[in-house]
Amino acid sequence: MTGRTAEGEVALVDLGPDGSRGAPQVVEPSGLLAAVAHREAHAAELGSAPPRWVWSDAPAWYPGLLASGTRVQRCHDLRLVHTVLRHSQLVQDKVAAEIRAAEQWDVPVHPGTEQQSVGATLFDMDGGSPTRGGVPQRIEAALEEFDRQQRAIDGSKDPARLRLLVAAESAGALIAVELQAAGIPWDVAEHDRILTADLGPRPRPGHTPALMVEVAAQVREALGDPMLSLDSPVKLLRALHRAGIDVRSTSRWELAEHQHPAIQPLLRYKKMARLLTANGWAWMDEWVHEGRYRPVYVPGGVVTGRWASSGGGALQIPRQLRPALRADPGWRLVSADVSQLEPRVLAAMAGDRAMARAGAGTDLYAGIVAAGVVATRQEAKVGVLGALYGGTAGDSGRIVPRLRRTFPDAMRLVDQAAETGERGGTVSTLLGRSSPPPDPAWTSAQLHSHRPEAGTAEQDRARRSARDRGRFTRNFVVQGTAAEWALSWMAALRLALASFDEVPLDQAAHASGPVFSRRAHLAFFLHDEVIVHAPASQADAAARAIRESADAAGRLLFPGSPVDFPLDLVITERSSAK
DNA sequence: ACACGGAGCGCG
DNA sequence: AAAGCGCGCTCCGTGT
Repeated sequence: MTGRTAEGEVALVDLGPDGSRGAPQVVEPSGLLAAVAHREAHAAELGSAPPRWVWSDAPAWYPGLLASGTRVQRCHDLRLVHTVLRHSQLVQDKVAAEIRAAEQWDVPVHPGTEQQSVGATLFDMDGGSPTRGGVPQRIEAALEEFDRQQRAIDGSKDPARLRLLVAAESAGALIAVELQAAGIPWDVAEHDRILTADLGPRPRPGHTPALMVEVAAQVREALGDPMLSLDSPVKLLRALHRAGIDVRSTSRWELAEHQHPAIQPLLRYKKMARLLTANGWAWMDEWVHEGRYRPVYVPGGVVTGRWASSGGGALQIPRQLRPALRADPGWRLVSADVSQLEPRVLAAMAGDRAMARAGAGTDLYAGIVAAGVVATRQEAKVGVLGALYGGTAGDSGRIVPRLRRTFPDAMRLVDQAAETGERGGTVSTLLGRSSPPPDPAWTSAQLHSHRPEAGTAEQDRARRSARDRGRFTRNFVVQGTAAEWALSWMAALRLALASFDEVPLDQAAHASGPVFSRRAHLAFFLHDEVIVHAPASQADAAARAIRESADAAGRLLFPGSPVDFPLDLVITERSSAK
């Protein structure tokens, strides 16, 4: 853990090798790095379970350790765990109230994380405590919170599940820091080639790339408006109307339905503008250094438990730029993504035998077609997405009832989650992460709409917002449990990779910067996809580890379930767009 | 000068 | 009308 007391000490709590409670050993500041390194090495030598370090939060402490070459195998992240426990319905009321009362730990996203540079160490923070946005800095406060959390978990309705969640969430905290430190191997020359091919050569600062200028001129010509600003939706919409194109918005899907000489160049311009502003040369200059793109990952950044990211849009890298992801010389990218993770998670959670059978191949949607529910894969996909998201209109509204007959257990699970949400209730993932309670304004609007004097407009609005919330809770249980599966997958994979031998120094992964790793390591994560950067000699072993970890995650979360989690896995030098 | 919401689009 | 979930980022336009 954590920060400085008034006297200026820094301390870390070592939970003990078996993860059980014992007297926590508080590590003194002067020996912090040495103590962590020593305990970790000691456990490795003995082959015993590694210690679990308890700290305020990983981004405050781990980058410094990592920069000094010290890795931590396990931790308990007080801040992340606090967030889980303060909402979890598994926690008994009395302790939950205590947790909720400790508001100083309720810091949703770590402010300052963006500024956390990889090279910063624990000891750089002169002049008092690190400014870690409100997370308590005193060791006593951390020990108290740790004690509360342990009591909340031990006395909960399902300690075993909550412990899994806490371990997975904390492992995610370590992985996020390690991913940032490792960075994504990024080939700026390839990135520049893609930009140049699509936009024209890099323009002088403040100028528009040549191809964009050309295409914009085509649009203005076709619309007969030589001064039109294409970047203002309002002005563009007016110009479209003047040209007789009857659209309600300027969005791509709607434009595509019209025939007019302006449409094709406009769609092309939008695509170009997006690439330039979101991932153009400016992005490259800001985010890629020494051959690595280092985004900030935010574990638990989404209410469902998914990760968010901050800085550079790590989770939104366009597939168009995937070829810029390139392994170091002599290294490989081992990329794997799970086929239809969310529906599989639903099938396993619900114990839906028929849906498990449909997913027995590698393509669950094909399995649904084979089961005779729908005629085409596209229909299967639209139907399943409608089931997960609460679709009622169009094709999905037509197909979902059929899925309800064929997969009654799976559909009952999501339908009940939706119903609970509509009533203002709380739903939980498999491991016990619970949805936030409704906004007080939401609740009061629902109550008011039931008064006899409520108008129909008020009733409609209330019903609509009830259904909105129902769709949220419907999706919450699946998206959140899928996130738990993915964390378990990565946690297992991370430990497996850590046991790989180191390759000789001259083969290490370092791009043009400092050596980061001498063995296969995680380099990217995106909800249901991982990329491992591995020495060529370890690529096959890494691929096996990825598959074995996926199997392990399935067994851990769904023991005895027939549902499997097949991967699409490729070993390449350069990531390719799908 | 800055904050903020909406539009639009990238990802799953 | 992108039908139906969750995000981040950039831009514009408005409000202060």
